[in-house]
Parts: sequence; structure tokens; C-alpha cells
Amino acid sequence: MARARTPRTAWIDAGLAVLAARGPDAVRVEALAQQLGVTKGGFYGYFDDRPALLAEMLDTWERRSIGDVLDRVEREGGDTRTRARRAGELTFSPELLTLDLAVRDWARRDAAVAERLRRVDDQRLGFLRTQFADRFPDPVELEARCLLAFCTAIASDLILARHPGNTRGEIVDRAEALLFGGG
Amino acid sequence: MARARTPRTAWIDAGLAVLAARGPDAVRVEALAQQLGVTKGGFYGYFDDRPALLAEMLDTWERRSIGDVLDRVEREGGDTRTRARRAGELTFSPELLTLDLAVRDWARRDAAVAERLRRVDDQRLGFLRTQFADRFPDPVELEARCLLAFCTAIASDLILARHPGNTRGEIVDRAEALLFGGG
DNA sequence: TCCCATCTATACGGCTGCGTATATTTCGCA
DNA sequence: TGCGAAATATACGCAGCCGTATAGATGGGA
Repeated sequence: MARARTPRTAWIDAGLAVLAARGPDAVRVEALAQQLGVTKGGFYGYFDDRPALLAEMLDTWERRSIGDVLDRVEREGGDTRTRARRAGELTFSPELLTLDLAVRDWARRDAAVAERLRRVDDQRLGFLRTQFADRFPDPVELEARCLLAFCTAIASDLILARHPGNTRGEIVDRAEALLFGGG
Repeated sequence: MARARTPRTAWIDAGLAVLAARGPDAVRVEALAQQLGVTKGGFYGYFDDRPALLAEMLDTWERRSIGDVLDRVEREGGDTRTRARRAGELTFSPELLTLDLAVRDWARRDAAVAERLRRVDDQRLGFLRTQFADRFPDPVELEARCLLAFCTAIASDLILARHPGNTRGEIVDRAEALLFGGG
């Protein structure tokens, strides 16, 4: 048995990197091969075709986005706000956020991707809702605050406007205080 | 002089439609031609190449996103909140929002697009800021509220999570009330 | 050591798209 | 009506990418 120089996961990870940086249309078998220092010879031993790779990339993304993050948050513990913030930090770390945005744009044009994203978003919002449920008894208000936070986490990097006299980070901090401050 | 069946603007509009629906990578000269019921023969009389079309598409988008919207809002008048809301409605009407999201994703990978988007976002946030400046004397709080509103306008359609017992519209309305309510 | 399954390289056919070159059509105008 | 310029059609070469077929390399186990 010849040891694989380029295992399955190498193709998936390379694909996810390209997806994050250039979008799904840029995930091309031959380009990935070149990037891995290999030809596409081995690829079709692991995957039926390009769509199969894309599907497995999404599987991996889904797993990392939900299970891995929540596992880590629970393991680390802390109070409500700390855990919510930690989940946000992990979910929207620079690398994961870039990937998240790419998937989100992809989902606009592909129903299967949208379905996966819906599952992931439901869980994320559900987590957020649970964390703050005790502080906002009105369920609609709770939901509105969680949605505002979620939207900001996602769109803040998408909005390029500047804030004269402040950094984006300062404004976001204040926004968070408006939503959940005093707790 | 033979009258053009397919003038410059037809290529640009068709390109913008494809950009909104499928992203910049899907804007292909031959596909647009087919969609217009024409071959690409005439295209290279109007545009140097594909990048030239993309640039003009962005010019058009920029003009429509800012000038056209603000002109209309000013013409229609109304009080502060009405005007802000009207600007939001025009800017984020279903067609324009789809296009906006496509441009926003594109800007993540293309510095020239990002520069244009920054100009547009600066003006949009500036407008919002002006509309609510009198109601929130603390400039950082004002900025935070405007950013939250802007993020929600953009990301609400990008987040696919559901809200058990409520529609997204109801939650967004409540969010708006939290941000600017009581005015 | 040799076998053989596994992984990888190479070569191929087909398709799509770009940009150019060159015909052909279409109309305004004289 | 017929000329001529503008718009469009057609044909070409080139390049990238997909998926397949086949040959070659690699390394564990008998």
C-alpha cells in the first residue's frame, strides 16, 4: 500500500481555502492540484467529481462551524455573556468569518447550500437566544436583540464605511453595549 | 447609419442582472449575447474587453445606488424618520439589495470594487447619520445605532435562521423600534 | 526480494469562454 | 435607388478546465 502524499483532507482543506478567498466558482480541480504540488491524478480516486468535493467541503464546514465551536465553548465554561462572546469569537474568527461569508453568498444561488446554512444559522441563533433568555423576558425583544447582534457580527466586515473619529471596533463595542450592556 | 438593436446600456443592464443573480464570475460576454438574442459581434464595438464591461457596470451601480436614490428621497420629502426609511426602502429594494450583496461579496476579493463600495457606504452611512443626529447627541451612540441599522438592512436577508412563532419581518420591525423607536 | 494494491503522472477528447479578423446585413442619407 | 458607415454574424486560434484512460512510481507485506 502506497502512503498517500495528498490525502482526502488535503483536497478539502485546500478547497475550503480557495472557497473563502475566491468563491465557489474558483474551486477548480486542476488549480487545487497545482496548489498542492500534484496533478489531478489522485483526485478522482477520492471524489467522483467536482460537485462531490464541494459537498464534502460543505460537510466539513458545517461540522467545524457548529459542533467544534460549541464543544469548545462548553469545555471552556464561563458565564452567559462570556460564553456567548466566546462562541462569537470562535465562529467569527477571521478565517472562519471569511469562509462563512463565502458560504453565505453561495447560499444565495444554491438551494442545497442554503439548506445547510439554514441549519447552521438556526443552531447559532438558538445558542445566542439561550444565552440571553433570562435577561429579556419578552421573547420578541430577545429575538430582536439576538438578530441585531448576529447581523452585526456578519455584516460589520462587509460594510466598508468609515466612522470619522472612531474605529470600527469602537463602534461595534458600543453597539454591543447597547444590545446587551449592563449585564 | 444602422440603428443599434443592442445598445451599450443593454449589455450593462444584462450584466448587472447576471451579477446580481450569479456573481461576477458568471458575467460572460457570450452568455450575455445569447441572453440578448445576439452574438458577441457587437460587444467589442462598445467595450474593449470583459473587464471594461465590468467597470462600466460598477459605474452604473454606483450612480444608481447613490445619486438616484438620494435625489428621489429629497424630492419626495417627509420628516427625518420617513426619509431615512424611504432611503432604506429604495436602497434595499429586492432588486437593488441583491445587486448590493453581489457587489459586497465581490469587494471582498477585488480592491478596486472595495474602493467603490467604500465610497457608496460612506455616503449611505453619512445620510443615516445626518437623519438621526438630532436625536442622539452622543456621537458614538449615534454611530453605533446607525451601524446596527445598516448591518441589519444588509445581513437580514443573508441570515437564514428562523424565529419560532414570528416572521423575520416582525423581528426586524422590533429591532428597528429598539434602535430608533419612540421618535 | 518480489508482488500488488494504492497513489500519482501523463495524455487525450470535449466543452466553454476570450478576443480578433473578416464577412454580411441593416439602415440613414444623398 | 444606391452608397457607406455602423451594427451584427461567422469563423478562427488560444487557453483553461472537466472527466477518462492508461501508464508509471511507491512502499507494505508475503
